[in-house]
Amino acid sequence: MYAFIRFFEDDMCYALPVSNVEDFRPLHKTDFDNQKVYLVHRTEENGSAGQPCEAQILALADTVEEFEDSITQKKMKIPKMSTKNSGNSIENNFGEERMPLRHKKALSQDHGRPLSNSSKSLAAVVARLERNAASSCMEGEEDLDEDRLAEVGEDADDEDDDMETEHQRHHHQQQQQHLAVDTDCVPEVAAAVVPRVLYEELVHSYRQQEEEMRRLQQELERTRRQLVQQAKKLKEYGSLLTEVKELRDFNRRLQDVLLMRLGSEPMHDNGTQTIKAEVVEPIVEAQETCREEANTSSSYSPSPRTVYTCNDGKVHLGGGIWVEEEKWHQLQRTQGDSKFTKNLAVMIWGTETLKNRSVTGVATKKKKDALPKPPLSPSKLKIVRECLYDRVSQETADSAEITQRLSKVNKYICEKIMDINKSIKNEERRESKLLIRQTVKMENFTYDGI
DNA sequence: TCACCAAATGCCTCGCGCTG
DNA sequence: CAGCGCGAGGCATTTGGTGA
Repeated sequence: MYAFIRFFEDDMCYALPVSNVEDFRPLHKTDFDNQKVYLVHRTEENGSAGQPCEAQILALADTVEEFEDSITQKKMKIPKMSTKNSGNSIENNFGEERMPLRHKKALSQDHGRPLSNSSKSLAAVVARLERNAASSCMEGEEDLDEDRLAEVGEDADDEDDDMETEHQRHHHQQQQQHLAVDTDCVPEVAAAVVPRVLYEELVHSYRQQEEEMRRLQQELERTRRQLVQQAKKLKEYGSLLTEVKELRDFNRRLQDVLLMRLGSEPMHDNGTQTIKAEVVEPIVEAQETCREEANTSSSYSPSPRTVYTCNDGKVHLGGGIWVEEEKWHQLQRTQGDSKFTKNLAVMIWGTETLKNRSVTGVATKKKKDALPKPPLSPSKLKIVRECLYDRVSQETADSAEITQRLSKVNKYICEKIMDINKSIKNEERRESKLLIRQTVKMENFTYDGI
């Protein structure tokens, strides 16, 4: 007769001959107390040699195969042991019920011989594995039921995500480790040894892990997108900062210009002192210098003006506007505010831009339903005014005259725009006239030919 | 061809007087 | 005193003409 025994010391289950149990002579299969603590020898080696261990008898049978039948038919129930009997709090779990399958395999190979170390370690591995699997939600007396196994996963799903993730990760890691040990112990029988229930559970866990992986990947992707957006915002913020800095600079300069017009001292140091220095510069001398420079174009170098930065053959007028140095020098030599303003406008915007723009963006009142043309950039207009101011202030210190001359900037630019459009219209007229002439010639030729 | 000027048009702002 | 109407002046735009 064989007894299905669970050892308290390591919570391992074995199918052993009843002769291994001390003072135990059962008459029939129910002749045992599952709440009683028996002393059982783990092996038959050397008879009953070795120290007996405290154990619980779960079942009796004539053959080991009967244990397997009991388990597969879900007949065997494993009672919960009270601490008073064993001194340890022992909870039953699936592992205990599945043990016979392992032992059955091992025993069937050895046919009743003492369990080998490898099969023992295999059993230990599976026991640990299944304890982990069941510990999350299983307690007390439970039948071995595959439906219940499925509930393990479902119950776990109901739990908090983080807890679930952590638990599953831990669980899976342990399972993987145990599997590795399992394979190392009995490499040739590893595949055959893994029970179907365990296999399904592992598959289930694997799928859960895959699900978790997908979730983490999605989260990673989301985080990456957020990072990209943050980077974009940072970039925009940087450009805005630059713009604000420029605007501040413009504002300072404008304030100083206005204050100078009112006859006050400029408040700011940067750039404005230069403007003031230019104001007091002798006009005749400046003109003579220009003339001299024009005559000796090869060695032409304009008097340095700190308000305009020269770099790489270009002159910075402010506000990020750069013009070619040579053109700028030519512009300095032009006579009259009107020409100066118009040429400067062409340098800054170009004729292509100017022909489709108006100074302020106001539609003409002469034509009804006239569509307004887009205005010129106010900041660039301001630069034009400042350039003209620099020029005018070299010629006169009379603030009234300066104001009066500066007030014509819009008018000059407007005129330039009209002149450009006039030229385009004239060109179109000439082309159409030419076309008409050619057509007439062709017609005459045709008639003459006929 | 281009710079410059004059005239015309229509909208907007401001000042002034009137009224309740 | 607030609200309203009216006229003057300014401004932007367009067109047409003139002269270098």
